[in-house]
Amino acid sequence: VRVRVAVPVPRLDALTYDVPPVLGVPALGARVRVPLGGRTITGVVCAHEADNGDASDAVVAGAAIKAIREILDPEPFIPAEVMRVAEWASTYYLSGLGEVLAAALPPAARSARVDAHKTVRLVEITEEGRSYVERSAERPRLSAAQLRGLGLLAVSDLSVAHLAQQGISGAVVTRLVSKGLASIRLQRVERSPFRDRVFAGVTTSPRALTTEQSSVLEAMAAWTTTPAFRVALLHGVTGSGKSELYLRLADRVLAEQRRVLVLVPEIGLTSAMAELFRVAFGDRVAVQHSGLSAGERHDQWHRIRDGSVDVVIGTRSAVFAPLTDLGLIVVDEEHDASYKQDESPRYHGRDLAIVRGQCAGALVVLGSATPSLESYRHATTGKYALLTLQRRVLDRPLAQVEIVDMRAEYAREGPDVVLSQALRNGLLARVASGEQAMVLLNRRGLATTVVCRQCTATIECPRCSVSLVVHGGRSGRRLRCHYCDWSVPVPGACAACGGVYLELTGFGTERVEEEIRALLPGARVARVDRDTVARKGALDDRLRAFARRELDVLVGTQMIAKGHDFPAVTLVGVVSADVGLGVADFRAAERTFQLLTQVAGRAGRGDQRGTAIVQTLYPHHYSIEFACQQNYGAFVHRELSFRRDMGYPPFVALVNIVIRAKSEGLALAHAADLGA
DNA sequence: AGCACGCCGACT
DNA sequence: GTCGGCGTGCTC
Repeated sequence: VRVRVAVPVPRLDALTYDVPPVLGVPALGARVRVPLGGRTITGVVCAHEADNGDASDAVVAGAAIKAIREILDPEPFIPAEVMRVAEWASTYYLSGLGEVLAAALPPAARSARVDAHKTVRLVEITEEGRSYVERSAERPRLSAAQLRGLGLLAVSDLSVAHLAQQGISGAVVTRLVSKGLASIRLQRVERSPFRDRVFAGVTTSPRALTTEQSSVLEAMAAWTTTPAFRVALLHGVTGSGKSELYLRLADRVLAEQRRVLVLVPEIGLTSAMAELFRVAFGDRVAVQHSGLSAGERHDQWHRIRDGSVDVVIGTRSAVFAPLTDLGLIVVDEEHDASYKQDESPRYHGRDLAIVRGQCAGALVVLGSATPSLESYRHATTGKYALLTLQRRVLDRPLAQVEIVDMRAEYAREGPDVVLSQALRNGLLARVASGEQAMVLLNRRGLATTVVCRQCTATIECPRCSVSLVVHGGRSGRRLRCHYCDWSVPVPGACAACGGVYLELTGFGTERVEEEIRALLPGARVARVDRDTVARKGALDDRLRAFARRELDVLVGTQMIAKGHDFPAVTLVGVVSADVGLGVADFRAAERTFQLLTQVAGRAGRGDQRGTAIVQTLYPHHYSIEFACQQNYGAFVHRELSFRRDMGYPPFVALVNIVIRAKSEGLALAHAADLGA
């Protein structure tokens, strides 16, 4: 038998291997150990090849076909459905199948064989073999060892290892198999205990659904009663209770004996979502994301695969979770850019969720307060169903939003002002009355650039050609590249002209934190950005402390904008709403709109109405204006016409081609070749 | 990605 | 005269 094996090697297609009969036939989706070059690696069987000579010769030109060393799984390790999704991703995103599978598998499963379950090769006698034993006249063609082996097998099935102990070598077994007298079956040593599928129901519902929620729930539930593929875009304003709907819908799906997959954009959001589902469904909920240790992930994977899990919650890689009988896939915050993996395999979690839903015949629910233009367009052209939640739970009002024109602020207070008068007053008032505030600035550091006053040169990263950002720190101020993380102490003089007057311009979160501490002495202020939460768990610690009201003001980048409900927050300040509008990306306006809508939604989730103060240099930019009005419809209308005029998605598909080479000239040459 | 083969500097 | 630098290229 010959099989095609996907190996975790970039740019390598599936390879062809022989399977020695003594190993049995590996299932599609089973992991196998195969020789490659000088080493032995773990691959996944992705196809069986017909054994008739001509067909297979075409596949392997020249190379000698080697044999599989070992079969690690008696049954498919990767379910057939996941294999199909991986194959689709491999074709669509132009990466090797093995590479996609490597990204899909729990880390422990791809490196060595740190596997909880061991396999035995069980040899059993075939009917033909039994007739040989019974009708002794036809025996002469077998050797003494073969006869003895067949005799043993006639009594009971035996493992290859056991036969070896009895003096029947692997070679003898191979002969028996090739003569059709015996066959080999793979069996897991530790049988998973029989588990009947008890599907727990949602426990006491905390609050009745609104009529709007109910009708949306019933519409979606109707699509899950029979297995059928469908995509629904759930557009619900912030605070409209989307999570509650996911939960109830999941309950319906589980009642139909089908399973549920929930994707969230970031690791930090899995625990909150998982908690919600655990309360309802207990330990039949598993999480999958790259933040788990290899062991945890491995265990969860096996729990999912053997059917003891009904709900999986995780980040984009969880789209490959080995669930069977999927009835529902939820993609929460479907617009979020974190769903796109920006290293190979460059897949989009949301798009693969749809492919998976198609393979599984499941309902795919894309949820967002600010749907991506791609999804929205599909919903309005009828490709997806569109469901809308316009009202917030308990009819809580949306935050009152105040736009501060920073040009006027600079004119009045000078060019160094970071916090506008309105924001300063707001912060003072909240802290005085014991309420909480969040301040967002999507830029890290103390100052964004260093400029020489004498020659106006700026200091750039020697490798990346981007401005270095000033950061504070115990050992003094340093310049750091936000691209490659390279850093140097702030120099005393300009490298270009020797001038000693170096000016720090622009500001980031560190500076905002300083300003707030100065404004509110005695207030408990914490900063959350990539610099302060580098340590594992630091983000969670801070968010938790803030939720417990052990902090008054939280300053941070967009990390603080996502997820998490802080009912005591009544003020959200956005320091430079236009950061991000300046970047050369056709999605810049969309991203700005999404971020602002999201932060405005953070204010006033409790009983008190919230206020958002948005500082900007472009108070009339449509993404800022419409976000402040929480007017998604108007934004989309405007943005779609821009996209149409410019020939951008969702009206066209774009492919980003990156050419990398040792030298600029070489890269240019390659680019020219490609263009021709 | 590994790992080998392969052609030019600092050591016994 | 060898050990070893990592530059190119292949892996069923």
